[in-house]
Amino acid sequence: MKFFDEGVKLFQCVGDRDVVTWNVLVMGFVQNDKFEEACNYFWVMRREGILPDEASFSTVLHSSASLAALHQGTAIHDQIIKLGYVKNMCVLGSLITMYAKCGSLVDAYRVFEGIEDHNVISWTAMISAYQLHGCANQVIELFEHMLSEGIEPSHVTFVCVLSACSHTGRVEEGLAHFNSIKKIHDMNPGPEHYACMVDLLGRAGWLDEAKRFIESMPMKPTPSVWGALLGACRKYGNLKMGREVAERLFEMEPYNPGNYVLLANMCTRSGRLEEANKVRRLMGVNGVRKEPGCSWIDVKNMTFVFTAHDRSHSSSDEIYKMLEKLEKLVKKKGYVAETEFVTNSLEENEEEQGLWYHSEKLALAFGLLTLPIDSPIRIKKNLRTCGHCHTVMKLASKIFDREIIVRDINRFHRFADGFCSCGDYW
DNA sequence: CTAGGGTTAG
Repeated sequence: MKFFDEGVKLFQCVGDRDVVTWNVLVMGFVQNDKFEEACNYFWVMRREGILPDEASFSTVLHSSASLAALHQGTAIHDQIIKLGYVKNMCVLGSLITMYAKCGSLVDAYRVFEGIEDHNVISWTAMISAYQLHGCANQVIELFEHMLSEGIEPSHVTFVCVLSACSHTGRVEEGLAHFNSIKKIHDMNPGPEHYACMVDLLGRAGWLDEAKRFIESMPMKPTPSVWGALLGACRKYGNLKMGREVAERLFEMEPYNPGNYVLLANMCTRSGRLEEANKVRRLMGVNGVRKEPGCSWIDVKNMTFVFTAHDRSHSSSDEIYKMLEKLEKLVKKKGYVAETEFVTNSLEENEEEQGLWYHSEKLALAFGLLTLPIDSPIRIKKNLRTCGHCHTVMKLASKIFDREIIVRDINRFHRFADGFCSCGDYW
């Protein structure tokens, strides 16, 4: 936002700031993805003795949700109860989302079931909460429940329902829901619904049908529509279509590193190392840099950050020893590393050994070393989790009999007893 | 001034 800084300056000039003035400031931070600042200013407002209203709470909960800051979100919830805003639908909707995005599905549901008079947003917030946690069956169940209560779904509801179908391979059902958008609910499907359908068909392996679906769109396909198809090409190793699709994406959004990474990895996987290098060079030419992968873990009220091959931590030696131990145990279980797993790595032909030092594994080792035996290991990551890490997390949950929860950029993975809640679809 | 998302310019 061009005028954001001006707005902040203006705020500083206002002598008599009431709650609305503060809300506008905090919302400005949220709209510019500055969630930490948003939260900080909320607390500054509190210290200045201003009582928050419904709007302040909805906004600050949105920030806590985006930061996955459960501790803070819970503190806000306490204040909401104290100040008596527990009937406001915006606040309740934000609470559901906050708990879901902070990893606590049970708390999200507790808020949801306490609501007397649901609207489409509270239903959708809970449906989306299930979707985020990979509970596709509950998504469909709640959606049907919502319809039976006579609530009209929204565009957003359909995004969740179609994604759930996609993640569980329910092609027919997804198509039926998609058609119902127009036929039954008298709405026009938007590009986001087409993106879901392309994903649905593509994941099921129907690449040509997915492409035809795009061609049938009554509007210009957005990058996420093509992105869904590119993901499918990667999954099925269709380099020919993948190239074409990636070309379009490079034109539409030359600054999105994800597309380059996907194509480069597809090339590597089909043994075309030279072409993979070419894609990496193109990325450099276009001035794009991949965001480095990075993982966080909270131990005793402290946040520890790891990057791949990180040796900066004071107990680095123990961490690496722990990883070696993990590697031995995992291999004893018969796991053979598949280097083509390097989904979001850009390293040139990364060797197997390199995979073992991805940031989330370092965080895992640190968690295993420092957290009490009965507490879940909660890790946050800034990118999509890679296939190697995903497999190792599953095995580690079984080997160490630990619950491991990883929140990647898109969703939660809850690993327990050798399985992941995402059902290996992510 | 506020909530749900795979939105977001012909």
